[in-house]
Amino acid sequence: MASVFEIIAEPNRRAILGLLASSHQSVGEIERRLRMPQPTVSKHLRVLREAGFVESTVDAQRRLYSLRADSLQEIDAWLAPFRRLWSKHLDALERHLDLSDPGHPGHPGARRDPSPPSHQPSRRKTRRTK
Amino acid sequence: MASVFEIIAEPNRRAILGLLASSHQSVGEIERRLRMPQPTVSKHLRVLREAGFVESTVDAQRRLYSLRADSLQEIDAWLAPFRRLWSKHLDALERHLDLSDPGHPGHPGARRDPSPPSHQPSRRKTRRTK
DNA sequence: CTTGTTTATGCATTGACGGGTATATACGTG
DNA sequence: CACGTATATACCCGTCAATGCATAAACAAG
Repeated sequence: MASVFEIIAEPNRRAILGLLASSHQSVGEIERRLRMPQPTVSKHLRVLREAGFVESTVDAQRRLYSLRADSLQEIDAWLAPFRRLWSKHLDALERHLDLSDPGHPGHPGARRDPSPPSHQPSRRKTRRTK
Repeated sequence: MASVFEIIAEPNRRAILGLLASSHQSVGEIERRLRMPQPTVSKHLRVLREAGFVESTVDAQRRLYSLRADSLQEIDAWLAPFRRLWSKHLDALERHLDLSDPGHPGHPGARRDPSPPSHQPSRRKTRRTK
């Protein structure tokens, strides 16, 4: 289980990560919420832990698992070269939206998936001083 | 081969995507550049094509493969909820860089080796359960 | 110490994926 | 038509990861 990408290829693991994104949880909580057998949860948590995605703190018999902040940055970094491929598409789309929709969403046509234009996280120095 | 994440879990496929990120290539080009046997290339291209990552145009016997712009947005979208987890780390880092490097409009290289301060969780020993 | 709870681990099984080899298909050229 | 090139596909096989089941290990409480 080498690469970061193989780790997140597993749907259950992504579910666990998504759950831990909001708040740290115990194994039993994850087991209940995701409706998966406990050994499965523990095994996936082991993979995630050894890959550095999560860390656990001990609370009596419980283990509280929490997300490690920097774990997914590698994927984000790998994605970077490809961003400019769709950025111009998005720019055009956003420009279009800005022009034709000054008040409220609700566009006729032109929707495909529920992925709203998720901006880069507030990127200071957006694009100036080239 | 269902999910987007399983597609990019394969190193060879990521290599092909990386190659196509710069410019579209024929199968033979990919074969030569990545030093992998031709059936392997074709099979991976098939997976990528059926998943919507690449598209091919016919040029005589050649097939020119090119990257589809929107294919990787799903990953980017999935990554979004986790960004705020490391964004504050990055903010601190960038603030530090801004202080230590004044007068330069753009950071050269930006981040390359992300070793943010390890967040040591407080060893709290909660009991009082049940 | 015994019991109940919570989590981890050690099996065996299964199924999917990637690699390799050979071959088929399509196209251009002589 | 025959031939070489370029790409796709079919088949077999080894490997590895995910699952289910059973059980161990750690801990609290009575």
